[in-house]
Amino acid sequence: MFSKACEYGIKAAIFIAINSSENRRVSPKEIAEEIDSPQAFTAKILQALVRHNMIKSVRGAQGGFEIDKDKIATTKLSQIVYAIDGDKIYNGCGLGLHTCDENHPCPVHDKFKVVRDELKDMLENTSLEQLALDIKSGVSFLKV
Amino acid sequence: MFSKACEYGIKAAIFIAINSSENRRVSPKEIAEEIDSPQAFTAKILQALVRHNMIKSVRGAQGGFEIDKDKIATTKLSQIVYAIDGDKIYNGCGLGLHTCDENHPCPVHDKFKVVRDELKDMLENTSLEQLALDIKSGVSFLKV
DNA sequence: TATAAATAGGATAAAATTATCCGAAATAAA
DNA sequence: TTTATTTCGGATAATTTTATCCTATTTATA
Repeated sequence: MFSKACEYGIKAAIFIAINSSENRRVSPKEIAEEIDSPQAFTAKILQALVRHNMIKSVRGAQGGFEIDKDKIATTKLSQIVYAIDGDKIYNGCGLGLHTCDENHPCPVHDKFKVVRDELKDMLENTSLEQLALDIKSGVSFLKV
Repeated sequence: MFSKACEYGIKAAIFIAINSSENRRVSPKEIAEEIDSPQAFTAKILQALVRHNMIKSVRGAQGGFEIDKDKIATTKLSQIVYAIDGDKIYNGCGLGLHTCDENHPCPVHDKFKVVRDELKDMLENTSLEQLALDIKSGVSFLKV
């Protein structure tokens, strides 16, 4: 469904959110350990999130990644997915047609649309904050 | 969402169904043209569908691919997807955790489950016949 | 100011997916 | 029985995705 890059990006963002809510910056090393991902690859994805203004990075000693506290509540999964995978998850045709819309639908256009709209809805209505809270309270997990 | 292989497989199966309903066998060449896919790659995917008993192939002169008429109605998209992509679309964790279930859920487990169940439902309840009829009547399209 | 600690980013490698090519095997028809 | 046709299947290649490595740059602090 999502690319590996996207999976790592989402989990990393949640972990950063958890730590920023407690005023702690985290390094790619720590992040990769906590979300069980390849460190250098994860660092690259973090760079993309920084470029898209989802998170902030601070270089140099005592540096690391953090996220503004107000952004923890307002940032939605959809934004992270978009920053990493682009909009293909929304806009691509389920069967790969170049043009696929109401006027020229692929065989599964209508049925597919229902599922995708639900996915879109889910991503647009799920904030980092919600996900971070569940991890903090031990309800959900970032690895294993 | 689906792999290219799966997209080609679904479209090829629909095209074969259309033609088999009119007692015509079709070649990989014809199929690839009609669904706008790479021919040799498509042929490989067709082989997989043959091995999984979704379609039949007849070698030699006047040979080609066909599908039993009764199978056109009973074959569901889910079977084609499973034959090509396996069950990862159903069973994989949305964030790539090795273990992700009610007892040890990833951060999006519940929300993701809703979407995936809907996808599963859609695939399990859509037959080749329905899709082929829409193509025949010009309501939907296999390429462009 | 020098040093150590961090992220940034380019180059490269590995793995998976997508795609092509070609000879072998099977089959219908001449 | 020979020939032409057609799928099968292995080898290989191209592309994309995933992953690693190394150096440059930035920054806190001693």
